[in-house]
Amino acid sequence: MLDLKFVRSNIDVIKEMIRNRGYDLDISKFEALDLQRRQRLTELEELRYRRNVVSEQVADMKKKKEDASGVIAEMKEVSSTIKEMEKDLPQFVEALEQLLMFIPNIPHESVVVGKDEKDNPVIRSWGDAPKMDFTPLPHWEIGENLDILDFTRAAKLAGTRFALYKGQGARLERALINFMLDIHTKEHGYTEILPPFMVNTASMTGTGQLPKFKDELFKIEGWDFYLIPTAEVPVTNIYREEILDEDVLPIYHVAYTPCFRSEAGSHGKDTRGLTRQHQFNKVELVKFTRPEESYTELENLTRNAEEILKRLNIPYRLISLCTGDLGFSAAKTYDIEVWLPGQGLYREISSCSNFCDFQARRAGIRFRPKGGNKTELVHTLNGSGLAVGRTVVAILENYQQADGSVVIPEALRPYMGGDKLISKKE
RNA sequence: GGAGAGAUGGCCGAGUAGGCUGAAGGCGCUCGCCUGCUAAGCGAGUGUAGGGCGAAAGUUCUACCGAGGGUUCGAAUCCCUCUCUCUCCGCCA
Repeated sequence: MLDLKFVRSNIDVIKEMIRNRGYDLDISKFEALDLQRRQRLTELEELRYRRNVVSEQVADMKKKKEDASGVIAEMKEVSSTIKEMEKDLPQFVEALEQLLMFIPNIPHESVVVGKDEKDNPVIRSWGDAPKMDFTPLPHWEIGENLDILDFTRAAKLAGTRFALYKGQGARLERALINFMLDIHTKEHGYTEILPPFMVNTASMTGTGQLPKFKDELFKIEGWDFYLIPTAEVPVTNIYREEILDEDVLPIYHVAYTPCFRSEAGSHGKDTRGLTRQHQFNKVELVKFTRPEESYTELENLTRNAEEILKRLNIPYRLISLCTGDLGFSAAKTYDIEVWLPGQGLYREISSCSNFCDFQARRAGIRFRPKGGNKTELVHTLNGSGLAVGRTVVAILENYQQADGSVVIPEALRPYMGGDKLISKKE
C-alpha cells in the first residue's frame, strides 16, 4: 500500500506508473473521494470538540449544584448527530482504502519499462549446460523411470497438481531443505524460523495476498485460516504492528515451509511434473532493513540464493523483471532461472524482491531511528532460497545420464548418506 | 470441553462508587550539565494515527488504555459479544 498523502499529491506519477505496469486501474475517483472523506471528518471532529467542551461545563455546573438539564438536552441532539456521522464515515474511509489497496508499488528507477517477460533484461549468467550425448528426458520421465516420483498415485490421493515422492526422491527433497537451511543460517547469517503453515486474514492482508489475490489461496472452511502460499506471509507478519529498535536491523530470517497455491489462473499450464503444484516446499529468505540499505540488501539476498545453485553446480541466469512483469507489491525483482535440458528451457527457481515500505506500511512494521523519535517504516525484502521442488527438477534434468540414473551433486552427498548416484533398483 | 484471572504508552507498572488521566511512578531513549576515563549523579524532553493552519520549525483539534457494539451530556473506568494470554481440572498427538 502506498502512502495516502503521497498519492494525493502525486496523482499523475501514479497514473503513469499504472500505465507502465500495464494495469487497468481507474483512480479518477480518488481525489473526489479523498476530499469528501476529509470534509466529513472535519465536520465530525468539530462536533466532537463541542461535545467535549460542553461535557466539561456540565461537570462544572454539577459541582456547583447548578441546573444543567438544558445543556444536557441540547447535547443529546449533538450526540445523536455524532453517532449518525460515525456510522456514515467508514464507508468513505473504506472506499478510499479499497482504492489505495489496489494501487501497485512504484517500480525503482532502475527497472526497465517493458510490456511482458520478453522485455526482461538478463543481468548475468552462470555455469555451462552439461554435455550430453543422448537425448535428455524431462524430469517427470526420469523420476517415474527411477520410481522416485509417482504422479498417478498422487492424483488418486489428492488430485492433479500433486506429487508423491518415494525413496531416494523423498530423501533428495529433504536433503535439499537441510542443505539450503544450513548454508543460509551458518554462512549467510540468517536466523531460522519455523512458522505456522496457516495464518489469519489480518496476516494475509498485511503482506498483500488479500484482498487482491484471494483466488490464489486455499481457505479452511469454517475457520479464519488460510494455507500459506509462501513463507513470506508468516515470516513478514512476525513484526506486524510493531515498532522495532533500530539496533535490531537488519533482520535476516530463513524459513522452510510447504506452500499452497490454487493456481487458479494457470489451468492447463505446466500440467506435467513437479513444476506447478498445489503444494510445494520452499526455503524462503526474508529481510527487514533500514530504508537506505534495502537495495544493497536486495543484491546480497539475490547472491545468497544464487550461491545454492553454484554449490549444486546448476547453470542459471539472472533476469530483472520489467515494469510490465513486476509483481504488484514489488519495487524491484530479480528472477533466477535454471537451465532445464530435459525441457530445453529456463525455468524460474527463485524470485527476489524489494518491496521498500509498501508491505511495511500495510503491515505496520516500523522502527525508531536512533536519536530521532519519529518512527519510520522498515523496508521488507524476500526471495526464494530456493524453491525445493524445482531444484529437484533441475538436478534430475541436469545430472541425468544415458542409462537413466542421476548423479547426486557433490555438495549434496553428505545429506544423502554419502550416496553418489540415484539409480533404478533391480 | 469445564472453572477462574487478566489484556493500559518502546518496556515494566499505577489507575473502578464514570467528569482537565493521553494517562502517576519506574526503566529505556534523546539533549544539556557534571566527573581525568568508566560507572554514578543533576536538569529538560520523549506515544501512535488522522484532520485544520503554516514554506518550514511548529501549532491546534479529533481518535486510540486487546477488538467490536451498548448505556450516558460525558467511559480506561458500567453492560454485552469476540479474540488472545495465564492458572487449575478433563481429554489428546
